[in-house]
Amino acid sequence: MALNESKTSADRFQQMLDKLKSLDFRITPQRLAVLRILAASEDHPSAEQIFEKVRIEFPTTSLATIYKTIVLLKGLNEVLELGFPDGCNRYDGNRPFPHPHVICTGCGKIMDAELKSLDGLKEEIHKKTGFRIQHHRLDFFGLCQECQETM
Amino acid sequence: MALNESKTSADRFQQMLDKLKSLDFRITPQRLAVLRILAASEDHPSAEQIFEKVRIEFPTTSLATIYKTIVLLKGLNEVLELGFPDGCNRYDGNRPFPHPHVICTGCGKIMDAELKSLDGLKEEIHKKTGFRIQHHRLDFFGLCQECQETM
DNA sequence: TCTTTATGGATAATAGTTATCTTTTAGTAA
DNA sequence: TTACTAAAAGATAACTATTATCCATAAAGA
Ligand SMILES: [Mn+2]
Ligand SMILES: [Mn+2]
Ligand SMILES: [Zn+2]
Ligand SMILES: [Zn+2]
Repeated sequence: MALNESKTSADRFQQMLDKLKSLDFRITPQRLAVLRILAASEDHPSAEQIFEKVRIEFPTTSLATIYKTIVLLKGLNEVLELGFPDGCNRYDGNRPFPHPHVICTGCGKIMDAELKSLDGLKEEIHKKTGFRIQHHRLDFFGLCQECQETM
Repeated sequence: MALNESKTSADRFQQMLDKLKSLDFRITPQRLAVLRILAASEDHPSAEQIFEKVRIEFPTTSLATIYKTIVLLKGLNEVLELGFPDGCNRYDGNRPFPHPHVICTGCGKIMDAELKSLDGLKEEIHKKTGFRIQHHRLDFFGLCQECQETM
């Protein structure tokens, strides 16, 4: 399989679990639940949304546990955080590396986007600015097809 | 002058002032100070940094006034807000339209970057997703040349 | 100068996230 | 299986950039 290609939910779950085990982090039911949700989600859920799903299975779970698990996975590069200044941050557990997103300003939907012509930009930036680029963030804001019809 | 080309500080100041006057907003000393600072700055200052500069001239100025002026200018598309989830937002009064930035993860410096190959991306995204794109945000994170030498 | 009302100044409120502290439990070895 | 211990969970306080509120002030026009 090519690098950065999308994997199945089960693949990603196992990948994250293996990473935790290999680094001797404890495997708790709460962590497993967060891992399952992140691996399965396609819609870039918020911490609150993850929290609500975990609570269905484990009603005593604390929101702090969700945040602590997210911080842990971020540090292991197993989840991509899409931070927003207003409103809440969103998370991508399927593709935990920088990639373009399209964000609907109507309904808040966030989708992945492929862009072939993005590859050369890092090098172009390095040559012009001298920066050693570590990562990037590319968001397109607009109206999704559903919101175009209703607005 | 070509569209989106950089203007002198005086040009931008006058442009913002004309916009406020044409819409019958009141011209106050505090607003003039914020306009001057935004028009002259090349370093994407934070609200706090603008506040400190305004206070040199008008020591009784409130931070709320800075924020209210920024909100006003944002609504008139006369300043570009670079929102960050952690830490404070930064503002560009010289180029109040979306454009790429390089951000130093060492010292926090934010610089403008030119990218010719960015032009076609919006159309490519529209064709693939059906979104009607309104604006975008492109950030490259890395180490500036100074920070590369000291880290 | 007078009047009107937008704006300034001071401060309270907001909200997502993080820190703190106590209790519980996962992992391990006897 | 049981006991031990460090790590993680749960509850809640703290944090902080920004926004809202409210009254005082002053810009703009007559
Ligand atoms: Mn994504
Ligand atoms: Mn800029
Ligand atoms: Zn939508
Ligand atoms: Zn730097």
